[in-house]
Amino acid sequence: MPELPEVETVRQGLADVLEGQRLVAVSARRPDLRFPIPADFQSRITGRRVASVGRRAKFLLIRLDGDLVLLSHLGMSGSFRIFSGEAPPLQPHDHIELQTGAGVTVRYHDPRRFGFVDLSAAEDTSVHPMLAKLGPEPLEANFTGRYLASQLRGRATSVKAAILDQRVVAGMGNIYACESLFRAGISPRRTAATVVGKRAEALVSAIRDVLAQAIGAGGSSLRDHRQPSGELGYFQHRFAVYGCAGQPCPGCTCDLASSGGVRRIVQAGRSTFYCAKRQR
DNA sequence: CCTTCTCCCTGCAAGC
DNA sequence: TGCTTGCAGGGAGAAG
Repeated sequence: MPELPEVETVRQGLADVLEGQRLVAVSARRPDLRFPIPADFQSRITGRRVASVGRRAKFLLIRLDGDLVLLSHLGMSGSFRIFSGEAPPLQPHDHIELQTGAGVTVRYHDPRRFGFVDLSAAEDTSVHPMLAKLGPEPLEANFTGRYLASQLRGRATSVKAAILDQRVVAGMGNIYACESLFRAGISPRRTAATVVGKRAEALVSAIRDVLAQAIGAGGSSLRDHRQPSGELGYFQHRFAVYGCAGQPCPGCTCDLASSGGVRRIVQAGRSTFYCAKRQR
């Protein structure tokens, strides 16, 4: 499910119901997700008040009173749902449940269990092993064309693989990497080191634009992903290339036969979608 | 260091 | 219908 826009949507939904509230009941219904759930998870967070719900890359950071941060990553199939009042029966793969003093239930659901939770002391969160090497947030001011070009310099891999590297830019995933490259008119197969100057500026702009627009649309709902409220995101209807193999490229005015349409290739084991005519 | 490959896990769709 | 196969939004760790 989740790339940066989806995680940001989840963050907003959780912030609405958790911030300022005390966690009056906590349960972990199995001992592990991708990694073991900390043994003292329940006892350490029960009774604490949520100060804020933040995000770094694709990680949620639920800051609790008393110098403690609950870190959460949704992996491929993780989702949070919020229920006010009486919650419906637990479903398979509902792994973690939080209840607030205001009677709200928050459930973490994750069929594939590639997600995880961890606890971190607040002053150590930025050096947590999962967060320490992350690159800049793509929507913040320090993510610039000059910075991106400096990171891609000397790299022989494809630009698409490079922007999926969380050390280069934090929070990019497969969908928005494809969509960003399409918008920038850059082939995903292009050698990373050749993305310099105006090309790098164009790519940074495209990344910022597509992520901001996706957040504005409530993220993308593929498969069963929803916002925590249960509402669907709708940015998936605006994909230009992702999942559109064989369809006409929305940027080409010529017919399908002469443009070739949207192609699917595999790079570093992940599907890439692009238009070979419009992206160079 | 850089890059690619494999694996973790379940569910779904497509193909036979 | 039922089985097999491939694929899926992520990322760690090993291997080259």
